Amino acid sequence: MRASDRAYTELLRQIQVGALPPGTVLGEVEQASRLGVSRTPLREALRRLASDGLVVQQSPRMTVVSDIDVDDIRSLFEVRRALEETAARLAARHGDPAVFAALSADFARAAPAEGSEREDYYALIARFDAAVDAAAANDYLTAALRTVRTHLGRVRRLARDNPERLAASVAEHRVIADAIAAGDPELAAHATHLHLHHALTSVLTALSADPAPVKGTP
Amino acid sequence: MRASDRAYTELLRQIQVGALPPGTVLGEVEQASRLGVSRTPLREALRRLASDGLVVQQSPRMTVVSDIDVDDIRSLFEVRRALEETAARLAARHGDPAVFAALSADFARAAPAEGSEREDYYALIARFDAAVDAAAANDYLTAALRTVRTHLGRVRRLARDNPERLAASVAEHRVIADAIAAGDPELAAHATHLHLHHALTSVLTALSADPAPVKGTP
DNA sequence: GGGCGTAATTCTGTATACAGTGGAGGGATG
DNA sequence: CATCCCTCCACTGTATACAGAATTACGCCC
Repeated sequence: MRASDRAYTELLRQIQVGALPPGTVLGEVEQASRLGVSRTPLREALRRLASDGLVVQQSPRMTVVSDIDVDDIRSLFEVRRALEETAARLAARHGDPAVFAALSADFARAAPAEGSEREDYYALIARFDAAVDAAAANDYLTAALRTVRTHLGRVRRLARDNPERLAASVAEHRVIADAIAAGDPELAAHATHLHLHHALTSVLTALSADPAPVKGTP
Repeated sequence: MRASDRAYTELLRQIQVGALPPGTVLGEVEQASRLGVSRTPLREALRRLASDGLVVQQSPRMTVVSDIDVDDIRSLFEVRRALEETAARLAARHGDPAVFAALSADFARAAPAEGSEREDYYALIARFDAAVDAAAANDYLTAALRTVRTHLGRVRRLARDNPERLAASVAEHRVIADAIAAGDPELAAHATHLHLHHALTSVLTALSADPAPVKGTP
């Protein structure tokens, strides 16, 4: 694996996990020595992160981890809705019903109430997303959704889903999978709309319950 | 201006114009010497182009200008429709009516039948897009649309609009601007849908009329 | 004559050296 | 004591040197 890829993956992970909170200044020499790579591959990693929107160049000498607030989350979900509804429509039109029927069965079996099965459930969602992308067969759409999902990783950490929300999410995904399997584009799109609406509501209530995570206050 | 920015801008322009047709192999040393920069900034430019999807790394030693065929154009317009309809809805909700009323008046004055006014008209469209982006006030949406529009530059070159299409495009844009000025989100979204449908149809007919531009046949 | 193996060349990936610029800190002056 | 200017330091941007890998060409053997 290339050093630039390692630096990108590691920085991405640390930003998503919160080890590098918003506002953190990412100096090239500092991060390069910290990650054990040279400045050249680290610069490439920083440019990729900037292209994703995870870091911003405030001045030519200050690249910082980008902030993400409640308004950003709303904006992100607006784009997400536009793209995922389109993906659901395309998947319903072109997808293989058997694949999504099987996914629906997997969702039916999923019971993410247990803590250990939470990761399994997120993996199942990732499989579902991959199946939708494959069925939509639109590289531009997949690329745009990849960026959105990258940011979503940060949101998921900010607002940890509670068990009730996870159970509801299972049911919502199952409805979407069934709609795609049935080849009903509008049903799939509207089920996606509902799912994202509930997901956003859950995130916003979780964030308003918790005090907003502050970064540098002593 | 940084050398990496110059390299990126120049390569982007040459790809969009067609000076670097799809399939062209972009060797680092060759392009670096050709553009008069070193390999380091050129590598950054190449990575940005790859992030945009304009070049692909077929193998670690072959980065080529990505191909774009009729199916790609259809896919691109699917994503474009999803994003621009959303942008139109948001602009109708949050935008300043005066701004879009003024733009509507500008479209009313525009008469791109003359060859010299073609560039002026494209500039007016760019202004309109910028106004929609500003009114939508959604950075994620703007970023996603930026990528789409980058690819659209190539399509526009492949299928040169004829005067009738340009005149129709003026009228369509004016309808969208009026809908946004009136604060009617659904009308703005549907007008955008119609506009993109006609634009895609025009592109596809133009491409089926012209034989598909072949690259390496002697 | 064809196929396989080896060697050489070339290209990428990485590290480091160098230059320029911006900022911060300290000293001097009003 | 505050403010302004000058100097120095640090950090980015760029170029180049070096190592490793892959591809290609050439030669030998079958």
